[in-house]
Amino acid sequence: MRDVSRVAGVSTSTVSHVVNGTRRVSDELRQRVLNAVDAVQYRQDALARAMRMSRTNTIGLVISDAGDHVFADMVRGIEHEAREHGITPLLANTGEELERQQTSVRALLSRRVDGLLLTEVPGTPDEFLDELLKEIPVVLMDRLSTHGLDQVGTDSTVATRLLVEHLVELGHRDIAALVGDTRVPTLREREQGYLEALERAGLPARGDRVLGVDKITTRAAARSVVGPLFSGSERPTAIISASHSAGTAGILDALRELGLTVPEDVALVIFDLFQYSDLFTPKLTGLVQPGYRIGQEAMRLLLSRLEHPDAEPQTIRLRPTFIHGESCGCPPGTPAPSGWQA
Amino acid sequence: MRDVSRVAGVSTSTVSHVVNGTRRVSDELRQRVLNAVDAVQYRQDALARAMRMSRTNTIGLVISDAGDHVFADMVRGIEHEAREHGITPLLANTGEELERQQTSVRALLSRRVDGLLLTEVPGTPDEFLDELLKEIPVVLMDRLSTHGLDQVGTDSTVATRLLVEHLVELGHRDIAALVGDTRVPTLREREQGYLEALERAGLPARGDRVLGVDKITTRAAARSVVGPLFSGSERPTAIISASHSAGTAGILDALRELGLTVPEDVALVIFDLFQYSDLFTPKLTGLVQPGYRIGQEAMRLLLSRLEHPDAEPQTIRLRPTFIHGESCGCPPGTPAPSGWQA
DNA sequence: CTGTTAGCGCGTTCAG
DNA sequence: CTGAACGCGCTAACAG
Repeated sequence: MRDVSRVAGVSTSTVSHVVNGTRRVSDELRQRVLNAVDAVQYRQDALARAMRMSRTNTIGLVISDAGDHVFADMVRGIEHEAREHGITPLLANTGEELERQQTSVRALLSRRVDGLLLTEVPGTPDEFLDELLKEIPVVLMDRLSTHGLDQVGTDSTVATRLLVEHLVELGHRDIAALVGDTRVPTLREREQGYLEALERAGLPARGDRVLGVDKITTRAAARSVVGPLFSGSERPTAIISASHSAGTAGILDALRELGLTVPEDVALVIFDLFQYSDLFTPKLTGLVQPGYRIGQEAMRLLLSRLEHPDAEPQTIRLRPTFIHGESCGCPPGTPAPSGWQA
Repeated sequence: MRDVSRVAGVSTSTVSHVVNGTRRVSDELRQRVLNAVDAVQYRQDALARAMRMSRTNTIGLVISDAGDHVFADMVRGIEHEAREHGITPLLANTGEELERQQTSVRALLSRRVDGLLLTEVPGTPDEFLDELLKEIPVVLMDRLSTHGLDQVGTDSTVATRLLVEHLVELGHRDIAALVGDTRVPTLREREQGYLEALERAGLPARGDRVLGVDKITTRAAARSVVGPLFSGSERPTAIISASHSAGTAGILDALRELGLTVPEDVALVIFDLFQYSDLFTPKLTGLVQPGYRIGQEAMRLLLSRLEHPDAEPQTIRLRPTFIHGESCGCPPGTPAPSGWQA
């Protein structure tokens, strides 16, 4: 910057004002400065600027698993929205570990990010978030809290209910659910949606039909818990995979192992469909989560929070997309059931 | 920091030295300082530190599509390795657009990242990288250059050759290849591997068997180019999907549409297998790319480059993993062919 | 073993 | 409309 000021024969102050357009500068001087900027290949130093402005134009992005397709989509949405506003995301992956979440957040605070986009690790104590909010604006993604704060996620309860009701309409009376780790809010919501659907249909909620109150995070674990349920004589006629894609894989493993075919022997619907699920035989029926839009909206929420620190906190719920395959038992090309228009 | 020094009754210099362990401090003073740090909830300011040290402990991570599963894995590997060294990645997604690459890199330089991990957008002019290297250490990932610089990617040529040779061993004489956008170095290498395999087998290399010298980046595009090739009377008996997962999906679409079954009518092997490809019917045969390790090694390379700026540039080639399904025509459970031991 | 001081590169008063 | 001087929080060099 000093170089620029020397070449242009002005003070650094003028250079600053020209570059940022922050006060009127005579046309002649401005031109001289701009030429000098070009000549010297000058580029603002974001560090010095951040220091002086006490605003870094960075945000912390804390997710639990950058490998999961939903999170990957979220990251894309966030990055896009951030870049349009000159904001750079600093990335931290917790791998679902509390300790890594702790150290990552600490590191990000130390780097003075302007805000935090966070997907909490299951089992995070409430105080963690409370303390955090005192220091810095936070927007929760995917896994939502019951506290009043900015957050955006999938409308899981209703979506799951509609999905199960589709099975009910097809005549199923004994429907199992793989829900996974219910410490994760999203998964708890899905379990609730499942239960609501049964209740509305006047069907009994049998505890042995709900799989995975324990941690089920791997494909093998899902398989080992689904197998026994379907090997008995009185087996469910349908199942909803309400955890994550690994869970779905485990279900398919278990059914294949037992020689049960989908949908003839067991109907299957899936909350978290993965890519190319229409290439399966049979095509899978289920929901695609709005990962990209979750990321986008979360970033927007954070930006407006930065501008209006005292605005009312918002919770945004996004609807997933229904993909009608054949694993539910419907013939190919059947349109989406009612309730999925919006 | 001044607060700490006042509470502890020492100079800021001493505080600094205690916190960083950068020179001997008497036990008593150290204790006083540490207590004060706790009392004041002091946390180092990474910005001021970076300014003074002219080292930010951040790196720029520039990838083309955070949604692709290989890149997502790479990001995981990078983040893990970075965090272990107290380094935070700043994320930029180019979406395969030259302009976004340009502005993203500029922004990262402005933030004074210590180094850059880069996957170049197809069609990037050579000078871009040349200019960049003058300013900052760069490690290329996945898409490698022929210039001598630090880079890590998949050993595509050999891997593709072995894959095609597997088809040859199974008796195929007319093998097609979907290669996609050959401006991408990786894809050009795969094409080369395909051609080498044909040559070694003494088979003719027919131009009409190589699909996608033009840009083929979508599922629909792949399908529309594969269809015609297999609808003629003299159709290939096998095909290798050598572009990306969308290409594979397009191939499957096209074959399905024509009523051709895999592997009876057409054998299929895939360079870039996606998740759960063993749940397909038939199970898909092909390679899983070492995304996580690519990221990890790239980060390591960058770190050692930062320590030894004048060391010899390294190129690291990682072997993909062979997954033996049934889409190649082999019966279930056939072990990997020779050449895949390492 | 410890304290004092200068300056990293900027943006912003304040005085001209 | 312009320029000189200050300080953001920290560390390195030097002085004690």
